[in-house]
Amino acid sequence: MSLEPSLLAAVASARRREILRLVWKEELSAGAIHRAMPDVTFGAVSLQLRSLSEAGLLETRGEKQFRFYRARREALGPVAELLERMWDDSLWKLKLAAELEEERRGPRPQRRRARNKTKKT
Amino acid sequence: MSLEPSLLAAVASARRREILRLVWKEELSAGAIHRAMPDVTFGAVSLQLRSLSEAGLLETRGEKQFRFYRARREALGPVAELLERMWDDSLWKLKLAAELEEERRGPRPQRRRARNKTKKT
DNA sequence: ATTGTATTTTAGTTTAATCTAAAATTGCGT
DNA sequence: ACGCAATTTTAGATTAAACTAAAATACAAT
Repeated sequence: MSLEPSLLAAVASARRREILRLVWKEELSAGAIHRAMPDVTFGAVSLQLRSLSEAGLLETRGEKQFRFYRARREALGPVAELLERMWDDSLWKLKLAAELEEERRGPRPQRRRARNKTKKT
Repeated sequence: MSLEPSLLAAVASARRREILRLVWKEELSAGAIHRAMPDVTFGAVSLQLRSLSEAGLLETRGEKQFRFYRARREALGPVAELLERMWDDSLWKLKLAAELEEERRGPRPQRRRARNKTKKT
């Protein structure tokens, strides 16, 4: 089908843009990406990684039990330059921070638990 | 040129892109826009017109009892070219299609295995 | 085979977006 | 003033997106 809408949808999300920024110039493991976004669970990050991958915006490399992700800048076409401009613009950083804060506004207090600990009996 | 997240959000919606395309080169009244989108109500169109206006992407002119809208292409910055390419340039689609095809040669996602245990009653 | 770690996926919940239908507004003409 | 046409707005319903917690999977080492 058509790729363009999925591309714009992928980039319209602040969370996905943050992931793209993290893996823009270096590959990172899923765990490392999650460690940089401590306000969401590992599962949520993994779902966004899947969205981005299905939009063709990430390349993946598996090594040992890790999976490394990196942005496919060429797949973003002119949007790549747009994102770089957004990230370089300091005014933009402020607005993005405000937007993320806004997105965090509604959800319940973040009781961040140790993730996915298998329960010992 | 300030590129705000709201701009990307505005453009991520197929419905709003449709409106933008309608008023890209000529101004149209709200009613005329709605007539070109018979699958939604007038109210829904009006709400999207407001979203686009609040994102700074439309200019408005009132004449008689009509309100005419036109895209503010300069407010879209590089996104304007992106949209024009999406609408007009078949090369854009071909290029992205080629990239999709190339990606098919990479590691394919593994087939999901049905592993839900059947629930006994 | 079992354990341990990293990651993905599922199922259900919550949040935000978008729609419809109807009421309210605005402006024009009589 | 009144009625009419165009448009906006409100309130509620529906839909889609994003999140959480837990379970499932994958892979390496033992």
